[in-house]
Amino acid sequence: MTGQRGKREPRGFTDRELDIMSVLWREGSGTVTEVREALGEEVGYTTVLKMLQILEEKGAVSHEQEGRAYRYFPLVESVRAGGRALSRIVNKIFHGSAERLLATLVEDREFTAEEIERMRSILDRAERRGDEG
Amino acid sequence: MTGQRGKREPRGFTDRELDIMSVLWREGSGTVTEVREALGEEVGYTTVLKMLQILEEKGAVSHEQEGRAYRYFPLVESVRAGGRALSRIVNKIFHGSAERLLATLVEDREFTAEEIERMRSILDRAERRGDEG
DNA sequence: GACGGATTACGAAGTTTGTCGTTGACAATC
DNA sequence: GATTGTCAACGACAAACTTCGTAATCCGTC
Repeated sequence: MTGQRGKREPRGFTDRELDIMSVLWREGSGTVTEVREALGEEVGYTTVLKMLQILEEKGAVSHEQEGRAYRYFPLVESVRAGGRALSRIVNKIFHGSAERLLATLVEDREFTAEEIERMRSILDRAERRGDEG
Repeated sequence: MTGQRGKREPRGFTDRELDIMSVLWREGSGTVTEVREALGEEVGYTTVLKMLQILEEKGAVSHEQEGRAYRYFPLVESVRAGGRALSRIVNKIFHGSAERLLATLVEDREFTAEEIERMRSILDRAERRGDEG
């Protein structure tokens, strides 16, 4: 028995995959050419196409014919992908502590007073939700 | 010219690598056997060893002799790895909005009042820091 | 000193990612 | 209708990840 690691759990997106998903989430959809342009044309056309085909195999996107080209749509919602990625980070890096994650998040960034206020509101909502539930 | 993708940017840890780094961060250090036990012995001894050797090649861990075995230490700090992973997620998934990340984070989780309070304190500190700096 | 257990070293192999060239299809244009 | 341009399909291929077998080494014990 050599070297087969069997079917792996569906994983998060790799860097390049995430580049492409990011475009589709932001724009809502995209043809190969559109996605490629959004990436600054730093990768070849066939590379983008291939990645989209791989993502389609994995069930992350689908496509429709549009004229002669395909238009690709994200099937996985960004929020769900984000939630999974965050879970992974909380568990593996911050030992399950969302507080520590938040501390690291705000450490590296500057926020306006308004942003901080909105983030407080998010915590307020979470608190009320906890009271009721 | 076929198929060379050149040197890629140093990336975050893959899943299995992260499993192993997670153990080292939590425990502070570990021998191959210790890491393997911490992972529930679901992977072979030589697999864990190999991953540690790869991580050492990448500069993520180092080792010291301890009796007949090697003891591995993390060189990359968890907070720094976490910061990089969070940046990636904020930019690629939440379109640069830390607020949306926070919203998703608290959406999926239950928090005690104390946890929420401590998270507010983290925001307070960030706010004061912004006032001064 | 031979044996057994633990450990590292070496390297093979399967899979996925990421890169792209080439080909073939098809449409618009000349 | 030949040329040109756009596009998907196919396949090649290097690099990385992940798995682990096997060999070599070392240390204690009998």
